[in-house]
Amino acid sequence: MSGEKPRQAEGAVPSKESLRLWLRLLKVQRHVEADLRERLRREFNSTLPRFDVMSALHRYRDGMKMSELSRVLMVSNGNVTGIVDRLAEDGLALRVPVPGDRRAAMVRLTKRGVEEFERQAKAHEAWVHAALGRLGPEDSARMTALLERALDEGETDAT
Amino acid sequence: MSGEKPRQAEGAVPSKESLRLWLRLLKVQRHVEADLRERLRREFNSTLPRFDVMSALHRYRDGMKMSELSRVLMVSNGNVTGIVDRLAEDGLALRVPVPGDRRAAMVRLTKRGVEEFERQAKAHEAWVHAALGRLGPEDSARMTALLERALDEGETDAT
DNA sequence: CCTATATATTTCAAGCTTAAAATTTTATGC
DNA sequence: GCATAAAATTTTAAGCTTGAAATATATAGG
Repeated sequence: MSGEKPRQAEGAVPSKESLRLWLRLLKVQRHVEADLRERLRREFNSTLPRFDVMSALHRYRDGMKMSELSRVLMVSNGNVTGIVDRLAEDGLALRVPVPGDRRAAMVRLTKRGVEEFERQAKAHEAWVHAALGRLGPEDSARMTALLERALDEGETDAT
Repeated sequence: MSGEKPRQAEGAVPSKESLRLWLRLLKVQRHVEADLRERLRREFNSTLPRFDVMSALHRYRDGMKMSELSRVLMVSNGNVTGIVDRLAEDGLALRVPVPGDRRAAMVRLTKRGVEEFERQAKAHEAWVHAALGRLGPEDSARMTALLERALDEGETDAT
């Protein structure tokens, strides 16, 4: 089992350091997310999940399959179904049949969806900056880099 | 140094830098959280919200009022009600009447709750370290510090 | 007292989220 | 061709989450 090895400095158990990091990360994330959620609700009568879906659809302008949407957003399949349903009800998104595969459907933003998203995205960017901007560009870039390093893990992506 | 003013380098709009940071932060957070959620479910047949509540109750061993729990965890009042209900059903938590105020109730972990939480917390810490440990202690501490700086904002806390 | 206001909590309706099961369609092996 | 597996999506049941309304109790002001 244990033996000699990298005997850790007293009081500085590595996993404790990771735990501290995780708790801080979570706190900042919740803080910012709560702020964004409330503003999105009050100013656009919308929600974060809706914004996320619209954001993905705006990036992939030609449309995405439900499964792609699910993968990109890291949420379950069934979840996406409901959100897209509601966006479609509101005339912001649209399901387009895929020729040659009657199982799948391409989801796209409608014209109104694009316009509405761009309006929201502009505000969203400002809100995020208001929430995190105090870090300054250097520290922000530094932290972004650290976060990317933290993520290089199960990244067996082949693109 | 640079030449004139803080005139931003072309293509480097400050709010874009904040946005990049936010998106990376969110990605890491979701990654780790998805991992923790699944393990908690598979190994302890529990959930993250339950773990969070138990964690708070473990820290404040004498019990907390529902409203305190809600504030500490940054979730809504009504939310806490349901989670504590289920913990109570499972014999892990307990509502104790507050003498002198019949509106309020102290929530506490039961003996079983304490034991169960400590078992889970041990695993949880290891999981977090597995997810974030690749950063190493220095970078972890660096990032924790940056996160704390990002949070010093509406912090008018007086402790 | 008694009314008004504040506090602590729960209830409610709507939406989000997941994992698992069910459905429908496509691809593959024989 | 036909059974069987794989893939895309939806449905389902349970739990999480919120903001707002409802309850119940406590605290003041008059």
